[in-house]
Amino acid sequence: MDLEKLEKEQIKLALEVKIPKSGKGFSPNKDTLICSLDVQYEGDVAYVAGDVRTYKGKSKSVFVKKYQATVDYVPGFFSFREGPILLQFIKDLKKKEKINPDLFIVDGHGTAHPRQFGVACWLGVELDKPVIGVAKRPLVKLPLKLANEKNATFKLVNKKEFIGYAFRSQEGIKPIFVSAGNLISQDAAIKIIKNLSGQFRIIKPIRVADHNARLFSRGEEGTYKIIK
DNA sequence: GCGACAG
DNA sequence: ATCTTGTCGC
Repeated sequence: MDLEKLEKEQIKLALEVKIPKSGKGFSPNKDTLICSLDVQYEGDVAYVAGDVRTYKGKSKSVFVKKYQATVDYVPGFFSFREGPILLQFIKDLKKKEKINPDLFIVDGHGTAHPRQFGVACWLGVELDKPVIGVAKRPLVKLPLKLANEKNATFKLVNKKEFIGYAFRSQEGIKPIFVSAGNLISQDAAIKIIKNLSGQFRIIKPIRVADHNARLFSRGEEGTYKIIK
């Protein structure tokens, strides 16, 4: 694929991203249905898992399905590889399982991206729904003044733009990077991730999705349900 | 030119 | 993401 062409496409799509100001836009309630997604790869075979639960925590089970990736991974252009796979999974979840989540959480960045267009933005534009990106490493390197204590946050600002938060979910543990993808404010996004944060560095729903995608890819038993 | 680079 | 042994902690 031609990177210059992809970059133009990315910049064009980025114009469709809507990040509301603090206090505006999507706000969850206890019954908000959240789908948290993760993918394991075996070469270009993608094993997707989606953890579906309410904001309050009531689990609606974990769904999995296998797809074929058609685009290579290039840093900064991850959305073109994983985005279409996640989109297809979400369409299958709706069509075959009659599940239509209100909010999505993906493994990767939203606006905390050099052109403010991470995979959470791509998916958010395609779905026209709220999406949050949670990444384990920064893509835009910024000076980080983050307290060592649990629940410490630090605003990520790049070229005067507020692009997300670094968040330490456990004392003395490396932070995770939280950024809005679409139709949700940075503050609502970090608040939701804080509330979903449990005993580990990675929030529970993403951890559960990761675990089940791994089990599914290895053909091992799990609590997942395979979408036909 | 060289290294760095979400998953 | 993936390639990989032993080892530490719950």
